[in-house]
Amino acid sequence: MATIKDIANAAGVSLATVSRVINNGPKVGDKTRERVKKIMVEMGYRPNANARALVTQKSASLGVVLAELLDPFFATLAHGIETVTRRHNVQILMSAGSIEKKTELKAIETLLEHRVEAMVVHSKALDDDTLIEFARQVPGFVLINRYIPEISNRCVWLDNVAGGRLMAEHMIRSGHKNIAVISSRYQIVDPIQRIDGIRQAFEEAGLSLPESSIEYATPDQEGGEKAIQNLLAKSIPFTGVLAYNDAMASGAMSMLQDHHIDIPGKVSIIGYDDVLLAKYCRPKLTTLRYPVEMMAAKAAELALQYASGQPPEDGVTFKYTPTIVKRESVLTI
Amino acid sequence: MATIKDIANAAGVSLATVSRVINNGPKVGDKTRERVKKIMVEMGYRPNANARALVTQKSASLGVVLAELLDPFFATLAHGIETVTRRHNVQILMSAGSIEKKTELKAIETLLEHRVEAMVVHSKALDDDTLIEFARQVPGFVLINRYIPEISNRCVWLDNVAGGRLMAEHMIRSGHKNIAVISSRYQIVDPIQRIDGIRQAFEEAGLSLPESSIEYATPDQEGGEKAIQNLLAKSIPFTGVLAYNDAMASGAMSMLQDHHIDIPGKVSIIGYDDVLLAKYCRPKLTTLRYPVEMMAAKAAELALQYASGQPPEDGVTFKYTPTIVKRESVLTI
DNA sequence: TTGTATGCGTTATCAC
DNA sequence: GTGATAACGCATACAA
Repeated sequence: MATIKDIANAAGVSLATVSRVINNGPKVGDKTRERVKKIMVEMGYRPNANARALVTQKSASLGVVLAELLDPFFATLAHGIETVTRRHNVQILMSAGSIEKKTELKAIETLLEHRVEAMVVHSKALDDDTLIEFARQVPGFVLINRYIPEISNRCVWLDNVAGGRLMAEHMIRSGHKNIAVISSRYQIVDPIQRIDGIRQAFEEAGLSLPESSIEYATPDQEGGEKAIQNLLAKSIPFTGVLAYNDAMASGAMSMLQDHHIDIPGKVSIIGYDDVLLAKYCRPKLTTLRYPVEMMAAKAAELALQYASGQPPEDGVTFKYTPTIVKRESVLTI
Repeated sequence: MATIKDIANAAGVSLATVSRVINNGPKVGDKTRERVKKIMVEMGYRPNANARALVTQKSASLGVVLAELLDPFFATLAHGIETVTRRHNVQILMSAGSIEKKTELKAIETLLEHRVEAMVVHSKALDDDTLIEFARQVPGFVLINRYIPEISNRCVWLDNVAGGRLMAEHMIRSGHKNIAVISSRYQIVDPIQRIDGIRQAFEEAGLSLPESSIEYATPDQEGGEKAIQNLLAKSIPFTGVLAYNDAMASGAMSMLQDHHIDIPGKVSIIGYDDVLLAKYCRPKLTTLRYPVEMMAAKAAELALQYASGQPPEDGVTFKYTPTIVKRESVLTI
């Protein structure tokens, strides 16, 4: 591949001049500039991003660490980031971390080796200290969907406790008393906080939430099916189900319908995330809107700001709150 | 950030020695090796991937160009690629190209500037010649979901004509005669080929497919809704619908159900892709299995092979064929 | 076994 | 306006 040197030779000028026309440098004669440009396209010149990154000490690229591309939730997240990197002419370096300590660490470190200047990280497996240390090292390090007090200005997160409360309150206000919960089996902070919120709402309503009414499974449709099966198997009586996310809710609905249990006639159900699925399953799913895309865009924006040395004013915080989206899966009794 | 030089100074050895221990080079004394290693972790040394790429002329990264991360189809594709890059310890550089000539071109060129050695490209907007030229320039250039005869050994693609035939044949064999088609409004090759296949099956069955029975819309759920609305508005009689993809099928089902038209009682429908959606909508969608993930993995594998100078034997080709997945959305009449 | 020197493709700082 | 030239961080051929 042609280098700047080849161009210089071909054009009969020096490296420096070529470099200037590439970067629209100021002091170049109009005719030399044209000539060099012409030769560049002729020879199919393409600047070498690696060399450039090496000398300028910046990479014009943003690293992304997320758990699992297959999950529509993460796909949405990635999309949110993509909208801003595109606007800023920044490349995305993507690493998947599958919610395992080792893999997440590896993902971040690889990105660091590439000297990305900004980084949006979705980490659930790594502990606070490790992440704080990374934040210290990398100016453009931003966490998404996680809150760590020590680096609160680097966190873009959702208030999951509020979310849990919200869904429980809606179910209770709709007249339900026997309410089951299907949650994620991954003992990360999200499901725990959501259940905390649910518990708060239950207590205020004078209800209790026994452990037997909570089923844990993988946070996908299959997990939703399994969780409902277990609930049915245990003969737990319930007219309401609070799901960890829309995928689980959809799996649960699917399974209930296979058992000819009408939704919302016999059982009401509330999801979480408001991914596309929620709108297109039958009955349409009542759920919590999780503004992932907006949050992801914010996180990318933020990472780029920090990287360029223009951090937002001190004391700002990036907490988002879910809202309820009422559709058809909850019956008022 | 600490460089190889810092380590050398701290350890009292030369650059070369440090470089050797980093790359597990052969001729290093055991105790110096240990000492250097220790210092490296102490100082938190991280090799600079840019510098390394510059000198070795290889980047250990694979570029990916796809249309739209939000689409579950592409998310699956990305996931397929990710499984193999992870195994090969290769970074993913991701660019979205949104089916526009300019954007797709830009995406590829940015990747090229980063000197990725391998590249999996999903391009629908660029013309054959442009892509052939790229393939000539980049050894590890592989196309996915597109077939160009001149570079057939760089194409991993699905036989869309066969797919179209297959879905039409199944619908016809189930006794349907009035069959409508909802297709993608993007005039890329895929929808055209699928309709070609459908036409072939129709002709063989002595049926015809008037243009009025085909509706074009965006290839998503919303498009599916609109397409069905138009069909209903035009009072086209149909008992069967062939959809461009599962998303459109799902939108169509949704809209039909809103009009209290029973599926498959009144209208049968067949999708395309077999994304998760198909399994979880109600009724479960009969559709064509599109082995995207497998194909994406193959494409990544292939790109890496070509890049490392070990191309598969000549004359091989990577055509995949869709198969039908019978579920609940088709009624035999 | 270890060290020295050179170059990868750029940008940037000087001179001219 | 233009041209040498020194970095950037690393790998490697060649010396020692």
